[in-house]
Amino acid sequence: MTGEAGTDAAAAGGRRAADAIVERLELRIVSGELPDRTALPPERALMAEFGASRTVIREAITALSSRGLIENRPRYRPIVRKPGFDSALGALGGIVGHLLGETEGVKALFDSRIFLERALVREAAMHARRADIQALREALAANEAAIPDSARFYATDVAFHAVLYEIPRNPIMPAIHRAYVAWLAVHWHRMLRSPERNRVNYQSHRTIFEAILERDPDAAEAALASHLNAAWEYVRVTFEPAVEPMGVGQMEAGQP
Amino acid sequence: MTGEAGTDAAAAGGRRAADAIVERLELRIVSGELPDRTALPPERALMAEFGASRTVIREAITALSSRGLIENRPRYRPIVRKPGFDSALGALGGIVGHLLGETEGVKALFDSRIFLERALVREAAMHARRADIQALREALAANEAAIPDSARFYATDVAFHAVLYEIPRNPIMPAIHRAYVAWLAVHWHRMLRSPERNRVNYQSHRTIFEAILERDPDAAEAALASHLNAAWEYVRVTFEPAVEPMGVGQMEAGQP
DNA sequence: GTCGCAGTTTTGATCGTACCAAACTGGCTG
DNA sequence: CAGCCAGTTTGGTACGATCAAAACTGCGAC
Repeated sequence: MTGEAGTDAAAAGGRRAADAIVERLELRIVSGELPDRTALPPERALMAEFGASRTVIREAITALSSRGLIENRPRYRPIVRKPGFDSALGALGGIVGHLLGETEGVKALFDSRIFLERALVREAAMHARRADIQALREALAANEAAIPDSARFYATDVAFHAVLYEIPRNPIMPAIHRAYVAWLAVHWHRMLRSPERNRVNYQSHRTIFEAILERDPDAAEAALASHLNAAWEYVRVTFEPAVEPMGVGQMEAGQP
Repeated sequence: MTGEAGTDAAAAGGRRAADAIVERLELRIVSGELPDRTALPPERALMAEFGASRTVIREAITALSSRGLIENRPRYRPIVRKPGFDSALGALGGIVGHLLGETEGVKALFDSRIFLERALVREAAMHARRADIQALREALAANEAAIPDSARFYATDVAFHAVLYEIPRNPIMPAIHRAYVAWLAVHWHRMLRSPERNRVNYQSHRTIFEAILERDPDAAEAALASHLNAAWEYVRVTFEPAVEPMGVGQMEAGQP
């Protein structure tokens, strides 16, 4: 069993003993033999069951853990967790995190978000249902009410954008949104914020909403692009430690 | 996001000894002390260096590996690999793979691709440069030439779509495409293929290309949606083991 | 009966050692 | 210099032991 195509992320070239264990445990989990939320058998039991040493069992468990199939808190029994898109994208965020601090990967990531949301508002303008419109309206109202309170504004800002991700009725979209938000949340405390900036952002949201109401995809897309491109300026500074944007005063980028 | 947004794949609650090693090695890698492409020190050396047992060192190494920071082929020294969006999305694919076989996560994933590519062709129709158009033209020609050879057709099909992902000039986009392709590649051997089907797909590509040429985003988007929605029918069957689509004969979904 | 607490058992985390096989190294030979 | 071979390095796996925290048990108090 030397030459094999590893299923692992970092394309492995061979097959270790643990891989077989991983595979068998995988099967048990997806087959429902090990239901979600239940604890894995003790390591020593697995060891007897698979006829492998604990070394291998542990390796298999950590592998499963890193693949998101089990949750492995330090001193507790591993918990079976069927992965959703959330956990998958969460792992992605963890990895992407490394290439953020250095390259312009940050910009690329933010641009990808702009690109996606442009498509989302276009979709919304064309296919939003009554319930979606209502949800947007409510999110917008909450957003307006929260202008004086930057923390609450941030939350309602996130919520407003979240509605956009709900509209395609694809569970991946909200998961992507949560991944973006989780990423930005790390840097939020470094972003400048102020009621004035909140008001600007609220107005942007309002413009987007109205374009959606009027079923005007182009206007919606343009408004969103403008909104997020402006937000980028406030995100960028959090990644450029040396730069002190003196002219900006104390403002905020509430750009979820 | 119910209670907590764990940064890790499987939100850890505590801290094991290996975590510290992981962190320190991470630092060495991102700081450039361990340059890209170089091999990690031997396990025994790390063991002495960090004052930990090999068990812990190995656990740290597998953790790094699963996070994409090092490449860990079975009997070789681990290689430092600063992660790109490729490795990140590759890991994502590994995790997502689990929720494919069972739920309609497959459909959701494919739909997300349609959604993204719709935006991509729209972008192409609006902002493609001369070089992009030329690349599309060449990819299309190669695609046409490969119609009789299904394997080669598949490759050129992938290449054609790849050009679309290049146009936004965002490194994330091609990475996403490669992730999609890697995912579909697993099931390609089960897809029905035939020169007739190839011809149909080629015609779809041609229609998309012409719409881009004419700078008609709506037409391009519509053509692409039609193309991929049709392709979905051929992808779907590979996920429904019991169904034997008798009427379809031997055809192929070359839907990269 | 239920609740709380101390003692016991289970079990994950870590360590050390050992052995094997594959990869690597360096020198020897033609 | 190419190619082969033995020695060394190094990763993969195994076994056993120890420790501390979690889980469990049983007893007594209210």
